[in-house]
Parts: sequence; C-alpha cells; structure tokens
Amino acid sequence: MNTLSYGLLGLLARRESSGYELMLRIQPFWQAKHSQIYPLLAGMEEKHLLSSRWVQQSDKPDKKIYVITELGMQKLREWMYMPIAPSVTKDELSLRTFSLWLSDIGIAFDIYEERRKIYLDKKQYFEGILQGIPKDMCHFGNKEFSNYILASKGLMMAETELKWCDWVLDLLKQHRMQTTSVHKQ
Amino acid sequence: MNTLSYGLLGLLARRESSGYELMLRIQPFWQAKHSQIYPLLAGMEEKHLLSSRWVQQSDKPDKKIYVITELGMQKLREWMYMPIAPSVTKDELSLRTFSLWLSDIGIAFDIYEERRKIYLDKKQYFEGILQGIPKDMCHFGNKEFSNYILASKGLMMAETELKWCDWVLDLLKQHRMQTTSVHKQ
DNA sequence: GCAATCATGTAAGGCGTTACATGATTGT
DNA sequence: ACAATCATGTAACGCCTTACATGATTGC
Repeated sequence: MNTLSYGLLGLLARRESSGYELMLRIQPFWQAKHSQIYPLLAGMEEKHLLSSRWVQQSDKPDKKIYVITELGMQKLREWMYMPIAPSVTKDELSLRTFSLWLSDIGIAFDIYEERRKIYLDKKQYFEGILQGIPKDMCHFGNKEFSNYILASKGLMMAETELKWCDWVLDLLKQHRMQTTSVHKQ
Repeated sequence: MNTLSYGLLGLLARRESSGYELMLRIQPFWQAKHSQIYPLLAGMEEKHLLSSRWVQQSDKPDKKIYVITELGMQKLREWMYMPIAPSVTKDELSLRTFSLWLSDIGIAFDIYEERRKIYLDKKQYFEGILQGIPKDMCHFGNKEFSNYILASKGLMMAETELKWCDWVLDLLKQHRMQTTSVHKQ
C-alpha cells in the first residue's frame, strides 16, 4: 500500500465518495489524476479495504460510491503510527529561476506576474474553504479540526508565496528604473 | 527533454559540476536521486548538450566533470520562453492530518513536533545560504540574483511552516488543558 | 457550435525509487 | 568497529502522466 492509497482511505473514513469526487478532494494536498485513482480504488476493493455500489443519477452519469470497510479502518489506524515521509516539491519555477540571467527582464516580469495570479487564486481558494468551516467545531478529536488546520496552512503558504512574488516583482521594477535613469544621464 | 534535464542544464550553465555535485545542488528545489541523474547526464552528453572529462583526485574518488556545450546553451535559452508547469507537492503529513481524529492527542503531538524540527533545520539551512551571498551582487542580470531570491523564498516558506507548526501545537496544548480541567471538576 | 463538467475506465510509456555493486577516506 | 561522505553506475520495479475511449448535460 502506497501513501496515496492511505490518503484515499483517510478521505473515505470521513465520508463515502465516488472516485471522481476523491480525485477532487485530494487535489489540494496530493496531485493525482483520475487514471491513477480508479485502478487504485479497484485494487483496494479487491483487498477488502473498500466496498462499492453503483448510484444512478438522472442529470449526470451514474457513479460508483466507495465505502471503507472495518479492515480498511484497521489499516488506516495502523498507518497513523508509521513514520511520515518528508514532503516532496517539484516546482519548475525554481529551476527556471536559476537561468533567469540568460533572458531579458521582460521575460522575468511575465514569469513572476503569471505565478502571482496562481498564488492569488490559491489564497482565495483557501479563504473560501476557511469561511465554510464553523469555528466552534475546530478542536482536536473533531473531523473539522483537520480541515481547519490544513486550510489554514494552505492560506498561510499562499500568502507567503504571494508576498515573495510581490517582493521579486519590486526588485525587478527597481532594477528597470535604475537602468533607465542611467540611459538618461 | 524533461524539466529535470533543463534544471541540470541551468546549473551547468552557471558552472561546471560533477553528477554528484549536481545532485546536491538541485536537492533543495527538485528532489532527485543520483540513480536518476547519472543516466540523464549520459543521455544529454549523447545529444551533444554536454561534454565531460575525468578529473583525478588523490583523497577522494575520481570524478566526471560535465560542461555545457553551445548547443546546450541554445536549448536552455529556448526553454526560458516555454510555459511553466504548476508546482507539484506531495506531503504525507497533509494526508496524515486528515485522519488525525482517529488517533489520540499524544500521537498528534509527536507528529507535529517531529515536523517542527524539520522546518527549523530548513529555516537554518536557508539562513546559512543567505549569509553567504554578497548583497551588492543581488540585482537582475547577475547569477547571484537567482540564488538570492530562491534562498529568500526557501527561508520565507520555512518560517511560515514553522509558524504553522507552532500554532497547531498551541491548539493541541489548549485542548489538553481544557480536557484535563474537565477531569478535575 | 464549442468547451467545460461530470463520470468511469484502460494502455503505453516516461519518471522516480530502491536495491545492488564497488571502494577510499574521515570522523565518532 | 561503524557510519558518513565522496563518487559513479546499473537493474528492477513502482508511481504517475498522457492519450485513448465513451457519452450526457450545461453554459458561452
């Protein structure tokens, strides 16, 4: 069983979901495509960690709802005592930043302004999540506590990323002003 | 050519390196093992993006130094105009946090205190990097500028992660105090 | 009309990890 | 003694992405 499987088990322990819905729920914390999740869920059902039923829908396509079994809950509880792998990040922007000195300042502006928008969207996404969480439910032992602290982390990180982007854009603006004033002299 | 290859090309454009050194240099921004990097570099040499020479060392094992070619520089410059993929993060702690309500508060303390140490190390690592960068070199067009803004981001992110961890640990402490006082009443 | 969302699935191939293999030097 | 660091490489396997396949509904 890999980490993603345990993550899906954890989401299903909170409430039953379709594969499609699980894919959307896990996105903000672990980017996985439907083509990875569907076979994984099928495998977990074969191992009796999950059970499923088809639900007919009139306006939308039929969906397969997965429910966690007692064996699944057992495996999930065991997972909580296992060592946690360090976080892995792969951000092309960091690698691109290494080679910034090769291109002109216009490209640099485009790159960080584009990224700024992404961070702003991210910030607003987590602000929306936090607004939907009733604050009196946010204490340890409650399922809402996890949503609360995860959304708070998402918001804090997005705010920092946004701050960094603005700072970089300021440095670029300062440089552009200095070089144009040199031209005028 | 994948993103990691361009990242390695970008590092080699700044200065020549061995495969081992490249593995260490790219770690903070893109986690890749030597077993992935060595065959990649060999492939890039076959495509004439790099050239290599063996350097003998008396105290340490011999090393193969890679140098970027003019063709490699050309490919790297072209890359700077291509769209940038969004950042991908896989953090087991986030998935573990979903299922926090299943385990007792002692486990929760262990988990976030362990992570706190990692964030503190990360913060100190980037502080060290920043201290080694001469501030007068930190403007656009200079190679040091990239190091400066990347290390600044690393530091800002680590500080935020640390702040978040302390905040979570505080919430856990508050909860523990409330529940023990209930027991006393 | 065209794109997006909802919904599930498979197949091929590329990306990445773990393990194997070797071997000297340095620090605990 | 034992672990860590330096240094390069290969092989097997698992993770993950891209593309293929289908099809209804909703909004622009």
